[in-house]
Amino acid sequence: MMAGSAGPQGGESLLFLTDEQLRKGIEAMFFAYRAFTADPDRILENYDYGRAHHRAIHFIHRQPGLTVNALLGTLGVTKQSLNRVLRTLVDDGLVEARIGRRDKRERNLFLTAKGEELERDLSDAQRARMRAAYRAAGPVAVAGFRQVLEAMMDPEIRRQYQSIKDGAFRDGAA
Amino acid sequence: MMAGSAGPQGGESLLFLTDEQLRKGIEAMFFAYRAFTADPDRILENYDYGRAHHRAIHFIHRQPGLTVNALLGTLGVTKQSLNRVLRTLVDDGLVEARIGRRDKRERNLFLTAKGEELERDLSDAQRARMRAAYRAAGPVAVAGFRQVLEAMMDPEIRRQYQSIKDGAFRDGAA
DNA sequence: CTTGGAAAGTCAACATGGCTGACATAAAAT
DNA sequence: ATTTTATGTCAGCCATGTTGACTTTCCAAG
Repeated sequence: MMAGSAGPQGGESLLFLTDEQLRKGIEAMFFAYRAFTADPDRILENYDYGRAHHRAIHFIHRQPGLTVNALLGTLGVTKQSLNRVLRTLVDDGLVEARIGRRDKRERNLFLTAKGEELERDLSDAQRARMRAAYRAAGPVAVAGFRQVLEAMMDPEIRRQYQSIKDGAFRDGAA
Repeated sequence: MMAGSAGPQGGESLLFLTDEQLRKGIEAMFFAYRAFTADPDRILENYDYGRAHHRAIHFIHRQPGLTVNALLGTLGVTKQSLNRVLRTLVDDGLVEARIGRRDKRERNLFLTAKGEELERDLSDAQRARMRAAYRAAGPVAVAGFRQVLEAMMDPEIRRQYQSIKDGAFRDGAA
């Protein structure tokens, strides 16, 4: 109903906006995401950890010193949910929760050596798959891949996503 | 370690294979997938259904008449898991399970009018987001998006993915 | 025709990881 | 001194995944 109008991109075909194309995109997301999580899941089976632990470890690695609240926002879960995960990671010595210097209520999260090791294991597997896919598809496709995924995100999340490792990390790790 | 060698693509930069690029891809998958499921999840809250019901409904809509076994393979869950979901959908009159004509042990699954209605609700929301992302990124990006996602899939799954709505659906719906 | 195996359904038990609600403590902010 | 914020915790609920065991129905091969 919208796709029928004369597109803003001149004479360009809008066939890529047909319902069939959209549905194939939806299915591609489903199947690819499953593959995407399969490798780390296999590794985690050997530990007593699950996907939730992986996600926490990933973002603590990416933003050493981030606060519990920040991680909460990134992961989009409740503090009770995160706490269950975080507690086991701290107890097992994979994560260190240092009391904040500027604000003593905050905890700045860091991976220990042991935590970094598991992180490497998990991300090696995940990056291997991603690298193979990137290599097979080529740089132009990869750029498109990233563009579409970013366009799918909610604006606020997109900002968060873009600020990781680009933006400043004030405080905490300092 | 691999990316350092002279690439097969001539003088092309391999910067898109750096760990940083791969990690951004991993994060993009995570955030985009969350957005991708958010809209249907919101709709499903009003019903007594969850994401698992949505997935079943989606694939039954896409391949009317597919068997329980086939759906099992597509979804990648156990029959006990699927059965719990399927039972409620049949009981609630969203899905019809017809005894197979050729093989009476099989059940061919179809959406009822009521089932099609919910499917439309859910996929309208999901396609709206996908359409917006596609439109924003443009056809070239969309092609790349699909290429990378397909390259990420396990080969067997990729074949399954590609055969949906392309390949013949012998039996069942006939 | 009998028998073996496949397709489906079901019951029970369990794990993970979401959620809400209620409450406690420490420290910052007003 | 009081309120608000950041964190942690307990308890319970729900959805959805798992394994294992067992039944019924039916096709197919001996």
